[in-house]
Amino acid sequence: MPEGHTVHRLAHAFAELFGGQRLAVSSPQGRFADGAALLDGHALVGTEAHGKQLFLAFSPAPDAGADGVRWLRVHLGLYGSWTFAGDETFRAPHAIGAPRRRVGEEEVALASPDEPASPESPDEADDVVVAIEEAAPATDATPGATDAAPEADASPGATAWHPHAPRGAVRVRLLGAHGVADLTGPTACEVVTAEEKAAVQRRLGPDPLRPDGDGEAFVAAVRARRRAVGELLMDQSVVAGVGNIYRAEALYRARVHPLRLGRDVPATRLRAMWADLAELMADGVATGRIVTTRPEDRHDPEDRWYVYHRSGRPCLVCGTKVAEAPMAGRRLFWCPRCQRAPRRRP
DNA sequence: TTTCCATGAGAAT
DNA sequence: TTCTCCTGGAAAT
Repeated sequence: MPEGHTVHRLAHAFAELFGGQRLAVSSPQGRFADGAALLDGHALVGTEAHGKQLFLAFSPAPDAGADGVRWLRVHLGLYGSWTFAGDETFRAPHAIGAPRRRVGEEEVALASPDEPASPESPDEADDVVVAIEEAAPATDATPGATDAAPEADASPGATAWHPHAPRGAVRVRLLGAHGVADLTGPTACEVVTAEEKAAVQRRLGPDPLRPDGDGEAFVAAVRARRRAVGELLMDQSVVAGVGNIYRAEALYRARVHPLRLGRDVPATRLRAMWADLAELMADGVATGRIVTTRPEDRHDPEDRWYVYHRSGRPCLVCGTKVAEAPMAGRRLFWCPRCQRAPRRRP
C-alpha cells in the first residue's frame, strides 16, 4: 500500500487537476452510489492528507450553510489505487496507489527525467501516451458521467476528450472538464462532515509530512509504551503515515532493533528517527518512490532499501544476512548486526 | 486456471 | 492472535 507519501501526492494531484472545478461524481461499481449522489455536481474546494487518510472537500449545496462543506474521506488500505486519464492539459501520473507493476513503472518514469524521450517534455508526453493507450473506445454513456456535466471551461483549441469506460470495480469516478480519476479497492470511502473528519484526525498521531506534525508528541508517545518500537511505528495513533517499508527502513537507519520496547529507546534516537522519516517521506512525495539507501551503500541501482524484502540477503552495510519475522501480522525485516538486539528481560 | 501475495486496519475471538 | 474486507498482478499449477 500506499504509505503516507502516496496520500500526500494524491492530495497535491487532486488540487492541481480538479481544484475549483465542479465534478461529476459517480459510482460505476454501485457501492458508493449514495455518497456519490451527495457530491455530484459540487466543486472541489480543498484537499488534505493526514497520514494515510485523504480528504477532499466539496462545496456545500447552495441552500446549506457555510459549514455545509462535505468531505470525501478515502483510505486506500492495502489494495486501493486511483487511476487518472485525461486530455493533454491534464497532467497526472497514470496511477497512484497500490504498487501494482504498472503503477510502479509509471512512477519510475515520472521520477527519471533523463529517460530517453519523446520530442516534448518527457513527463508530460509520457502521461498523455499512457492516457491514450488506456482509453477504451468511447462507449456510450457511463451513468453519471453524462449528466451533471462539468463546467465548460475547456481551453479553446483543446481537442475533444472523452472519458473511457470504467475498468474493473470502480468505487468512485470523479470527472472534470479535462480528465477523470477512478478509485478502486479502497478500505474506506465515505462522505463525512467537518466534525466527523476532525474526529478521524483526533485519532491520528503526528504526520511527519505535515507542517503541524509534532515530533515531540511522537517521541512522548513511543516512550510512554512498553510495546515494541516496531509495533509502535505501525500504530497510526503514534505516527501517521508510516507503513511497513518506512517502519523497517527507519529502524534500520536509526540502528534500532524492532523488538526494543518503546520506553527503552532514547529520546535523542527517536528525535533523529522523526527527522529522518520527515526527510525520507518528503523525498517519497517528490518522486513517488520509496528509496531509503544512501548512494554510498547502493551497490546496484536496484538497491532501494536496506532491509525491506531482503531477508536472507546480505546487509548492504555489514554483509550479515537480513532477518525476517512476523510482527503484528506483517512481515518485519531487520539486520541482526546493525540493529543490536535488545537486552533480554529476565 | 488457480493460488498467492501486497506499502492496511478494524472487528471478532 | 486470527479473521475479514477489498483488488489485481504475478507466480504456481
